[in-house]
Amino acid sequence: MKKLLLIDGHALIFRSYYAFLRRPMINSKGVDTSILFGFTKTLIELLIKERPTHFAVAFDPPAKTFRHELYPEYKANRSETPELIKSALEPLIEIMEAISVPVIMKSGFEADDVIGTIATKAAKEGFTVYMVTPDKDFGQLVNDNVYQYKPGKNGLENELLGRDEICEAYGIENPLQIIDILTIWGDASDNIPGVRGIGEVGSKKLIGRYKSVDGIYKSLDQLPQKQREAFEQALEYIDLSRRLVTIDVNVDVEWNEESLKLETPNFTKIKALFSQYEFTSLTRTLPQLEQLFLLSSEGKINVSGNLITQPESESTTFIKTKVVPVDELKSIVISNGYLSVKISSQELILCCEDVASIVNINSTELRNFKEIFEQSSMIICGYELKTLINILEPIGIRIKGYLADIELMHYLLSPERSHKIDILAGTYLGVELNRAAQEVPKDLFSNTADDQQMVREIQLREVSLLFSIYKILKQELEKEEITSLYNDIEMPLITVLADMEYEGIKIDTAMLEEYSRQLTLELAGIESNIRDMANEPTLNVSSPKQLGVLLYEKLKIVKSAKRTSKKNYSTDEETLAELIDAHPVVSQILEYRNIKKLLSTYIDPLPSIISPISGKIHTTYNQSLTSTGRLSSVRPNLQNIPIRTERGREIRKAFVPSHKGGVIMSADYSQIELRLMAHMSGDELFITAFREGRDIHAATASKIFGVAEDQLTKEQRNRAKVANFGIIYGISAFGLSQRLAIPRAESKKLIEDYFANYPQVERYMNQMIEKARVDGYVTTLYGRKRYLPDINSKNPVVRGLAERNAINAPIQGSAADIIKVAMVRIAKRITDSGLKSRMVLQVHDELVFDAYASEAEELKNLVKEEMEGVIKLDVPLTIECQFGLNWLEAH
DNA sequence: CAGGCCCCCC
DNA sequence: TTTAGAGGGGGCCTGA
Repeated sequence: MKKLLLIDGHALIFRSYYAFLRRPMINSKGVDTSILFGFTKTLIELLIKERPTHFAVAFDPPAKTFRHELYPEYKANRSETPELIKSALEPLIEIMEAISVPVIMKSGFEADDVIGTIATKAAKEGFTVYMVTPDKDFGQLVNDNVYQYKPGKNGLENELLGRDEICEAYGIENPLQIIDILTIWGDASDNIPGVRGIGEVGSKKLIGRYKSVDGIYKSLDQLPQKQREAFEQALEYIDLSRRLVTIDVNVDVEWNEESLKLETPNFTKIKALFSQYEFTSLTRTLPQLEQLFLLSSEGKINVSGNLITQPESESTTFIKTKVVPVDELKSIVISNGYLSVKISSQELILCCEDVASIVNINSTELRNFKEIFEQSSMIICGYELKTLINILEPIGIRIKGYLADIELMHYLLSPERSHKIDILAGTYLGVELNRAAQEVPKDLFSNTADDQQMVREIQLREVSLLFSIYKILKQELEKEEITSLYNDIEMPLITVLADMEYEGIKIDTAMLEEYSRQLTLELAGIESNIRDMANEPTLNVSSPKQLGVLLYEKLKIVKSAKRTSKKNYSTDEETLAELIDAHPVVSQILEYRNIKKLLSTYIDPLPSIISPISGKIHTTYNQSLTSTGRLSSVRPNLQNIPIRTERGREIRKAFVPSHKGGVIMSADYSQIELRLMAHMSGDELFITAFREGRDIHAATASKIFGVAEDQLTKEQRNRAKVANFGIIYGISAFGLSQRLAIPRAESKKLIEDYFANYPQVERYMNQMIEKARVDGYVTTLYGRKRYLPDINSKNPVVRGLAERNAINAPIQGSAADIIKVAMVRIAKRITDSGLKSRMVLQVHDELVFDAYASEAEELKNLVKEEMEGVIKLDVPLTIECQFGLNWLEAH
C-alpha cells in the first residue's frame, strides 16, 4: 500500500514552539533546541509509527512579507515571527536532509496550498494520505483517503481525523463549510477588524444557523445589533478573507511520485546531529527506525544483538584504561596525588592516570585505601561524592582530602544545565561519551559476557575522564571568581550533608500509626458521603478527571467551568473553594483531599521508609539541583512537612529526639529574605525598621496606608505582608490582586504606594533587571550566579518570568548561601567542642537539632552565634531558637 | 511509566 | 497558541 505523510512545516514549528514555551529545552551550550527537538521528535515518531512509503515537508517561502505580495489588499500587520522560529529553520532542514525527507518550498505559495495540492493528487493516485496541519485547514480536502492528525499539546495524538470526524467536530454537514467558518474567524480575521470579536465559537454558531457567510449577509437584520454592525463593517474584507483561508488544491507543483519516496536515512549523520544538539532521548529511538529500513536495504546496516556494527568515524581515540590490582593502583595514586572514583551499584571504580581497580563496596580491599582517602593533600575526584562519603563513613574512613565533585562544581558554573557526565565530557573535552552508551543494548541487565564487557568499558572510559574535566572546571570557577563559593561553602557542605543524612532523625512510629488509623476511618466516612451525594457508588474521589465530570457535567454546579492548561476541568483547591456554596459535596471533596494528602504523602509512607539498621529516617539532600542555590530533599522530602493547618501540624509531633531525655532544637532565621532585600536595596526606611526590631509587616502597613502602627487593622497588616512577599518574588499587580482577592486597580495602587515609600526597593529591582540584561546573569552576596538568557526575550510571558527571577534569585540565593555557611561552621563547632548533639535537618531558613538536654544551653549559644554571625549586613540577622520534645513543640 | 495535577513546605 | 499570569521545591495518582 502506498502511504504518503505530509507535513505543514510551519504549523509544526509553531506547535513545537508553543509546546516548549514554558519549559524550553536548553542544551549544555545554552542553545534553545525546543523547536528542533519538538519537530524532529514528531518526524521520527511518525516514521516509526506510520511507516509511510512517501513523505514530504512543505514550508512557507522565507520572506515574511510574502502574503502582502500575494494579496495586494492584505493589510494585516501580523506579529513578527519569533527569532527562535526563524533561527530554527536552517538546522531543521539539515536534520531533514539527514533523514532524507523531501522538503518543498515553493515561492509564491503557502505551504498549506502546496500540501493540499499534493494530497489531492496523491489521493487520486490511490495513496492513503496522512497530514500534519492545523485542523481548520483540513475539512476542505474532500477526499476519503485523506486523514489529519489531531494535534495534542506536546505533539500529535493518536487520533486521526477524516472527513466525517472533521464535520462532527465542527458541527457541520459539509466540510466545505469550514471555509466559511474560517472566513470570519481564522487567521484572516486579522484583516477583518469588525468581526474579530466573534471568535471561533461565534462563527461556528452563525454558520450552523445560516449555513454560509452569504447566508449571514442575507439575514443581517436578524442579527443582534453589535454583530450586524461588525459584519457590515467587514463586508469589504470578506472576499479577501475567504481567499486567504481557502486551500488552493491546484497549485502548480510537479507531481512526481518517485521524488517523494522515502530513502534510507543517513544514520551516521543523524547521530552526529542528535549528539550535537544533545537529543539523547531521541537517539534511543533510532534503533527502531534502523530496524525499519533494515528490511529494504540489504546488508547496509547489520544488526546483531541490537548493536550496530556499521563502522563509525571515531573522532577521538581513547587510551584504554587498564584494570590492575589495588596495590599497583595505590602507588600510582600516591605519586600523582589524586584519585578518581566512580560509584556503581555495588562497587567503586577507582582510577588514576591510565589504570583502574574495581573494588566491591563491602570488601576489605576498600579499607586498603583508607590512608589515601585520609591523606589531606589528596584530591578525590568524582561525581556525587556525598554518596561516596556515605559509603566510606560506616567502614571508618573519613575523607580528609580535597573533594573535587564535578557535578557540584558544574552546578556552580551553570545551575540550570545538565551536569551529566556525558554532557560535560562533550562540552569540556569534546569526547562523545554517550555515543558509547548508545551502543549498549537497552537491557543493561542482560547477562551476556559481551554486554557486561561493554558496560565495563564505558564505566572505565568515564572514570578516566573525571580528572581532566575537574581540571577544566577548576579553571572555570577561577575565571568566574567563584572558587571560594566552592572551596569554602559547597565543598565543606558535602560532608556536613552526608553526616546529616547518615545521622537521620527518629520517628515516633506508634504515634503515626495511631493517627493513621484515626484519619483513615474519617476518610472512609467522607468518601462514602461523597459517593452518596453524587449517587456514584464507584466514584474515585482521587481522580480529578472523574471529579470534573461529576461537578461540571452531572451536577452542573456552575455555568462555565474553569479549565486547566490541558483544557480539563479544574478541580484544584482554589477553584473548589469558590464553589463551596454551590453544592454540599464540594466541601466534602476538599475535606477528603486534605486528609488524603496527609495520609498518602506523609503519615503512611514515613514509617515504611525507616531504616531497619538505624531505626531512623534518612533523607537525601540534593545539593546541585535548584536554580537559586537552595537544597532540596527527597525520599522522604523533609522540607515540606505540614505546619500551617492543625491537622497537618500533628505530623511534626512524630519527629522526636533519638535518645531518652533528649530534646529537639529548632533555630530559624527571622525574615531573612526581607532583611536581605533591605540590605541589598539599601532602603533606609526598611533598614531602620529592622534595626529598631519592629514588626516589619506592621511597619510597612503603617507607611503605605499612612496609619499609626497601633491603629492598624489586621487586614491592613496582612495586605502589607502579602505585598512584602510579592516584592521578593517580583511583584505584578495581577498576582497581588489574586492573592489578596482585591480588584486590580486597588492592587496597583498598593504597589504604587509601596514604591513611593520604599523608593530604593524599586530602584534595586530595576537594577537587577538591568544587570541581567547587560551581563546575562545576576549574583548573590557570595557570587553564586543565575543566568537569565530569557531576559531579552520578545515573548512578554517568558521575559516577565526572567525579570522576576532577576529580582528573586539574588535574594533567595543569598539566603541559601548564608545558611550554608552557618551549617558548615556549626558542624565544625559541634565537632571541635565534642558535643554529642547533632544537626539533623535543614529547611531553607531553619536548622533542626537532635540535642542532649545537658548540652542545650551550649548548643543554643553556639548555633545562635554562628547563624547570626555569618555575615555583617546593614540590618541585623536574627534567629529564633526553641526547644521541645518534638519538632512541633520546638517550632 | 510519564505527565498532569495537586498541595505540602520555605 | 488562546492559558495563566509571584519565586523555589516534591509526591501522588491516573490511565495508557
